[in-house]
Amino acid sequence: MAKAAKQKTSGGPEKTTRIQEINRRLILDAALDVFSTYGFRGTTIDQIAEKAGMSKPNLLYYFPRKQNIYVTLLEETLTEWLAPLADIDPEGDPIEQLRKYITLKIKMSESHPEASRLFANEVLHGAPAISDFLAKHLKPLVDEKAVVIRRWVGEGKLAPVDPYHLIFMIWATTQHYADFDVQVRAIMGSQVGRPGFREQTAQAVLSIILNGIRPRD
Amino acid sequence: MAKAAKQKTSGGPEKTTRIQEINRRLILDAALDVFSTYGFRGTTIDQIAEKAGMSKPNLLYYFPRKQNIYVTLLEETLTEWLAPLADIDPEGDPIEQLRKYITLKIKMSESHPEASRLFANEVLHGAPAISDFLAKHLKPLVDEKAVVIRRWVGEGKLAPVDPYHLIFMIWATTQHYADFDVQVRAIMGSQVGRPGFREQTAQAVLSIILNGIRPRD
DNA sequence: CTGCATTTTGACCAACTAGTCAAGTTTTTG
DNA sequence: CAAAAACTTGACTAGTTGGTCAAAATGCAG
Repeated sequence: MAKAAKQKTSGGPEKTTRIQEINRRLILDAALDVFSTYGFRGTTIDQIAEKAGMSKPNLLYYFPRKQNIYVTLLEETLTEWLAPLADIDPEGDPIEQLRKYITLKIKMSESHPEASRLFANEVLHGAPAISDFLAKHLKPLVDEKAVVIRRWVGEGKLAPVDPYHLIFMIWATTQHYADFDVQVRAIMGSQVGRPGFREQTAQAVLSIILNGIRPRD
Repeated sequence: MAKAAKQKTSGGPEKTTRIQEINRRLILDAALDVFSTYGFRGTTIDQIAEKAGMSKPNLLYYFPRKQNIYVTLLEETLTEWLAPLADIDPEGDPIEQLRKYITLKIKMSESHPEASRLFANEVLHGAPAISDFLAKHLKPLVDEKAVVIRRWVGEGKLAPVDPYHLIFMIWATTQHYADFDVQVRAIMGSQVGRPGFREQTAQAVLSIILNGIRPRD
């Protein structure tokens, strides 16, 4: 849906010029910042344009509608966000695979909190722009991994646990540190900024979840 | 800060009339619905007024600013939301107390998802309207309970775990089902509506967290 | 260098929305 | 039952914002 720029030539396969490449990236980067802070309705095109260093009509030359920027950003973000889940190896050691996954998600939460917030905000408001995407890409992937986890449980390598709720729990806990950052800071204060904070977080989360699903005899 | 209505009389202690009581409640109930769905900026006063069954100027007679409704609602909500945490009994059995707390929070997530979303949205956007409230009410309460949990760990009644991260984890997992409802539905489909779903959720969450913090020998 | 396509922008518009106001209606009170 | 207080609202305003447009500036292929 997200076409490049107006094509005044015939309807052939649209090529992207060097300038288009640069400017679209500039716009998307600026928009991520603004959208993730103020939400879709709370963001003005002017804000994005200013942050991207161009005029509003120029921005609209690349993305004719505000909605276009938003959707492009969401799909881009979500794809990247999902990669670690896809990387879970069905043949690996369950605890090890999940440890890797959780660790990676916590890292992402720290390095790209805006992306997490952009997505959280969208889902919070009923995912009007990406419910199709969720159904088409998210659900199949989760279903696939749920089968793997269920097999692990069956083989006695994990305590009996519902795969879906386990995945939700991992998402919830890891993204919490990005999405609710302000609340975490309000409570833990200066600790949050300190060097080892991410490791401490990872340690706590891993300890509870992994012990929670380790097979018991 | 949220004064009742314009007082045309002298500056005495303002009394609330019967009509004021009714209409303020009507407005707040309507506003919770709309704000939680569309966010602060995404909500118009007209929307709230229509849902509350009154004209816009009349609504503004009770809450002179849109912001007033929003803040009142947030503080009301957060207070109620925090009660179960305050109820954790320092002298009770740790696992039992936490089981009760988690169960209650999952119930609240199901019965008042709008309240959860309203709050989540506010925090997500940096809590501009309630950061004071967080510092003044949330932090002290959490600090207080953290001491209790730390003592429980010291007494060997819980596995070594950071109290703050444990509390965050409980919040994250329980509120996830309200805040990310759309995503949960996109993945689990019709299961979500089914009768026993809340119990199944509670069971999964409790199983992982409680086993995760049960003392190991 | 020339001419066409692409890119850029100032000026503008229509729709929307928070909040005002003055004039009316209803409720309360003495 | 009157008069005052409380309540209600249609009509309006000022500010904002998504998007248009025509014309100017720039880039680029031959």
